[in-house]
Amino acid sequence: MVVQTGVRLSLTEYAVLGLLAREGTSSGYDLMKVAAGSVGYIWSPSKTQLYVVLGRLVDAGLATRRDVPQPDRPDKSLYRLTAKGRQALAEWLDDVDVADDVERHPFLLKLFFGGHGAPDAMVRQLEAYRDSAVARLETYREIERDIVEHDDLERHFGYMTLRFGIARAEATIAWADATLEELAA
Amino acid sequence: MVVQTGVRLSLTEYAVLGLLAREGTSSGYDLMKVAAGSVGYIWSPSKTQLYVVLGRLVDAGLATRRDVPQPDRPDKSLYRLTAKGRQALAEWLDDVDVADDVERHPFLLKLFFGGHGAPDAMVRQLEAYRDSAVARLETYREIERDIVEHDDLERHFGYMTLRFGIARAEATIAWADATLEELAA
DNA sequence: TCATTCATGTAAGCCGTTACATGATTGT
DNA sequence: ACAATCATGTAACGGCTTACATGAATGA
Repeated sequence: MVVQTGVRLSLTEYAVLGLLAREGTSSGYDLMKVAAGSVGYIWSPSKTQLYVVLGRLVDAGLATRRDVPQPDRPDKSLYRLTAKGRQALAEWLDDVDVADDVERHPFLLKLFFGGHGAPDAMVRQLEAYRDSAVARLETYREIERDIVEHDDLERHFGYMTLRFGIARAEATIAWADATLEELAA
Repeated sequence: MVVQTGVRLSLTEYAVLGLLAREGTSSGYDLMKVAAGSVGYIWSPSKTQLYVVLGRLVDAGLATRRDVPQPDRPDKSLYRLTAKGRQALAEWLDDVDVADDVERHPFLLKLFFGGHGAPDAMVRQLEAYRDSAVARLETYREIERDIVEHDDLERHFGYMTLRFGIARAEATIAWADATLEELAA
């Protein structure tokens, strides 16, 4: 049973809670780099927004800030979760909200209205989309190799997430190939 | 060759251009209903935003507005594309922008940070996600039946788009099943 | 009698982005 | 000599959402 804090946050705020949870203590600057190298393919904020969010988390009592003066380099602020912050994160992870997501996707929208464009426009569009999916899949495969080699795979949520991306990418490529074939006929 | 109008619009603006292109003439109110019954699963705006966008399209010379007074019902405005509007749409459909999309998805983010929640939280999360994918797939299948029965399938872009959704939904369900099995072990 | 359809909007606000600013230190 | 790293922010704006408002006509 998770105790209710009743806090409602934006996606980015929860993401930062999550990152802080695994990092323990970190500066905004470092969080950006950590994010780029891990959740980056699911979620990546602008640094501006990250700093804003960190400030809000402190204001809401979900994190603490400790300023660290540095002689050589610019001063920095270190953040860490409070008990309340860890609770808010757990609450979010526990909360099942079945918001059926609208696939808000420019490419799909283009395809849908494809009939109003040049006859071959959608072929080029599909090829480009297919190519980017292939490239993405390759990147995922590389990350996968790394995980399988170095990590423990038991309940490895990062790996599960990655395999979601892989499954989707493969499905996308297969669909694009079939659709291109159909357009070529 | 598509002549350049040089216009850059938001996704919603292009979507409205697309809808107007197929409708010919329509009020904002009617566009909302048309959208809900067609592109709804890819893109659905709030009515507020729709009205704002329509106004902007007129200001930009991409559509025209004609006010129609009605005795019984509230007056309405009818919109239709200008040549420039049709051109801007074609231009957009022609333009291949390879913005590799970040899968900005709450569920994935939760899964990624799953280790910081209750041990069984992700099981419930996955089940709910799987269920919603199954429900979505069923809806798609119904739409598909309708299309196959009543429409011409030659270069049917709406159908292609739908099959994308179907392919993704199926991949999602398969992945969720596998992942749930892994968590149960 | 009460909800729904028709039809359009205003006001307020959230989330997020890009552009710009600062300024020492380290690497090429 | 020039770029990149470190480190944090301000300002301005864009896109979108929710809540609220209006008011006659029709159907359960």
